[in-house]
Amino acid sequence: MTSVVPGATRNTRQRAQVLGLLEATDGFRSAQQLHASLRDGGAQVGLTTVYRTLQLLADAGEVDQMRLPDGEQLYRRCGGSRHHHHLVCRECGRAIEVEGPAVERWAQAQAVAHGFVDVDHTIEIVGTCADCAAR
Amino acid sequence: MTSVVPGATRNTRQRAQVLGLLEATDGFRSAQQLHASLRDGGAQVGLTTVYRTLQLLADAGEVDQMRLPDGEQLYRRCGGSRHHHHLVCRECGRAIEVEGPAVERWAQAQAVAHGFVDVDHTIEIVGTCADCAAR
DNA sequence: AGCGCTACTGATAACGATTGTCAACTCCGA
DNA sequence: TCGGAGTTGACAATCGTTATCAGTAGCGCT
Repeated sequence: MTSVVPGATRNTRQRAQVLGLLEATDGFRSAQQLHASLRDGGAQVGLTTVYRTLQLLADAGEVDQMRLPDGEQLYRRCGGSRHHHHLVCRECGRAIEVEGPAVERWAQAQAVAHGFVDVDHTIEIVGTCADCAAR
Repeated sequence: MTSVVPGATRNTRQRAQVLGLLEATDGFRSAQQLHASLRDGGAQVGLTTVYRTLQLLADAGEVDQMRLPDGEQLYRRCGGSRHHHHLVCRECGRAIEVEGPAVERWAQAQAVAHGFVDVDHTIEIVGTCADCAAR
């Protein structure tokens, strides 16, 4: 599997460009933002393709997803495959990966204590980063 | 302020019915589900009003909100005003309120350590409850 | 290099949840 | 009881996302 996008069988210019932009971006971005950036950068990629590629990448675990309070979906390329959560700036989308083994255990323990199975959790810390706060 | 819905100046039948249904419901429900339940129960309430009332209640902190992975917004009446999170069944919406002071501190500490201010967090534990798993 | 299969692309339409509009209605104080 | 201002609700509009489907282009094969 030497494909740019795991799960895909072909490597296309469009997929390489979407992934390339994600690699060059430090922060969560929406599909629409990514599409606009690609267009501004001269790349010829359809919005539909951006959505599809992001979905593929998300399914493959290559990008992390989160939702803004208004429901918009955001994506970000995350290096390691280790389980982690994010500290995200609500202004600029900048994200810092954080780990909290104790928190994971707490969540799991709570679920088990109430008889829940097939447990998952959503943990996100949002705030305003130092740069945006200073502005 | 003896209004049924804090923030409102008048008490209407519709608002009382929406709040009444929430009181009688143990679990997160979408606006559309609540609207359908009201209609099924014979209550004459418009969908727009359900949305507006839920928004009012949410702003007043009278109901908690959460989002499904598909982006749909869910609401639930929560008794105490203490800060808490939820253990939610992905099948039936049943929710159990959980508290984790240590987790709160961890989230806050992570944010402060990276210079973030005006910090908030989202913590939800989702799984399948014993009843739904047995079914 | 050329061929052909089929995965992929992208303009457009469709979709579903939510919000805006605005005339009609009704709660509530005077 | 009266009147006006907060509310209501059918409908239209919005917005992010997904489905369609004819055309395009990777890539294995010869």
